[in-house]
Amino acid sequence: MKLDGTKFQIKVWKEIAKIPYGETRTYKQLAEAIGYPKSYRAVANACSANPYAPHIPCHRVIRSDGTLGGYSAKGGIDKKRRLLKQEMS
DNA sequence: CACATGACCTAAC
DNA sequence: TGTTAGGCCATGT
Repeated sequence: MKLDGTKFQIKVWKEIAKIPYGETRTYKQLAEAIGYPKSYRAVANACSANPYAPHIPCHRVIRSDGTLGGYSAKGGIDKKRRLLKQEMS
């Protein structure tokens, strides 16, 4: 599959794609995983810019507090909540 | 190149 | 426990 975006975004998306079903990762963890521990802010941006949702499990990415944060894809934050609840069942 | 934006994070009140 | 303020970073205008 070919991801269309900047180098940074590609890395982020690829890392997100590695998240196993039913699991969640924080934006910070993701940032560290790709080698940009301080770019967690941009990581969140990359997710919002992800045009491959929900093909890319960006809904499994949450804040460090444990809150869901947000979801720009169709369905909004509610959709994100549902998907997670369903995957964790 | 300078400025504005956002699905963030931490500390302080 | 809820809100505010400052710092951080890639992107788009």
